[in-house]
Amino acid sequence: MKSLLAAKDLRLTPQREAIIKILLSKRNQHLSADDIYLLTKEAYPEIGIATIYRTLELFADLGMVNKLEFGDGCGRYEFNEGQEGHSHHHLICEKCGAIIEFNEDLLEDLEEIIARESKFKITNHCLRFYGYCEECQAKM
Amino acid sequence: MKSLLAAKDLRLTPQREAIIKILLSKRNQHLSADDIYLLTKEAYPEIGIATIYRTLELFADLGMVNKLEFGDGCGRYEFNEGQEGHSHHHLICEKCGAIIEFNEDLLEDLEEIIARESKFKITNHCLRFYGYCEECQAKM
DNA sequence: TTAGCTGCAAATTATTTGCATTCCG
DNA sequence: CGGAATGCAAATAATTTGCAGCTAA
Repeated sequence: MKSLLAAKDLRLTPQREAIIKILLSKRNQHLSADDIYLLTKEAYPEIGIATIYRTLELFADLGMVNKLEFGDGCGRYEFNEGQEGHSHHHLICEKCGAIIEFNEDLLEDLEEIIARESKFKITNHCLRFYGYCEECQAKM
Repeated sequence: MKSLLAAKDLRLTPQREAIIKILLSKRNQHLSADDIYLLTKEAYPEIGIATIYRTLELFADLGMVNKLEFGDGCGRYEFNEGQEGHSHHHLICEKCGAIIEFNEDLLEDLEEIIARESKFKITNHCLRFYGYCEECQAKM
């Protein structure tokens, strides 16, 4: 990732490193900017929230990070695994808010059909299922 | 929809009617709360933005309206067509921001697999493809 | 009549921006 | 050294809330 930055005359500052570490240590989670701010503060107390936002935007542009929105009023970020790796997908419980990931990638065919019909050049997709998780079903 | 409201002791006020009309007249668009506010104001100038938000949330709870987020910093709303009607999906151009709908519903099988494996009770889903529309491809 | 609604203004929350200062390469 | 990057505080923007007055059923 250092090379990703260097390629555009960007710098690897301690703040950026700290943020990367947090993101790496919380893989498979969906952190809000504020979550990341608080966590990063532990290792680097002087950091400001603006730096968090600026850094996350930068990382997202570089493809190192994915920004997600689950409709809870704030953006959520995660480290972007596998470069080309088609994004994993999410199961969201509408009762307790649990977010579970899964990795089936059965969308290729559908993607091809859509691309052909719409003449879109598709670069990515986002698939989510909403419903009730096992536990919440039990409680109902 | 009057009955939907009545069933919960809710009222069909002129404000709510005005908002429904706007939503109906702008099917297949994805209006922000502010868009809806400005449009509704034309027919009902005294309306306040808070009423717009409260009404949209209510309608979404009742299933009359879908709230969407496209990552542009604000929620977007659309009239919910076909009750059971599995939501249509979106193609989003990352260059010009165009949002195109399509209605293939080839997700049933996938949904079933996911439901079985995860023990989730799936009630809805959201599928989006990101990429470049025909026009933007031409310009590149 | 009376609970549900409304408009307004003030309060929140998430995110962005301006700027003087600091620091990586 | 010089442009990038940072922290801070102030500015935006979207959405929510409190409340006193209004109104649909």
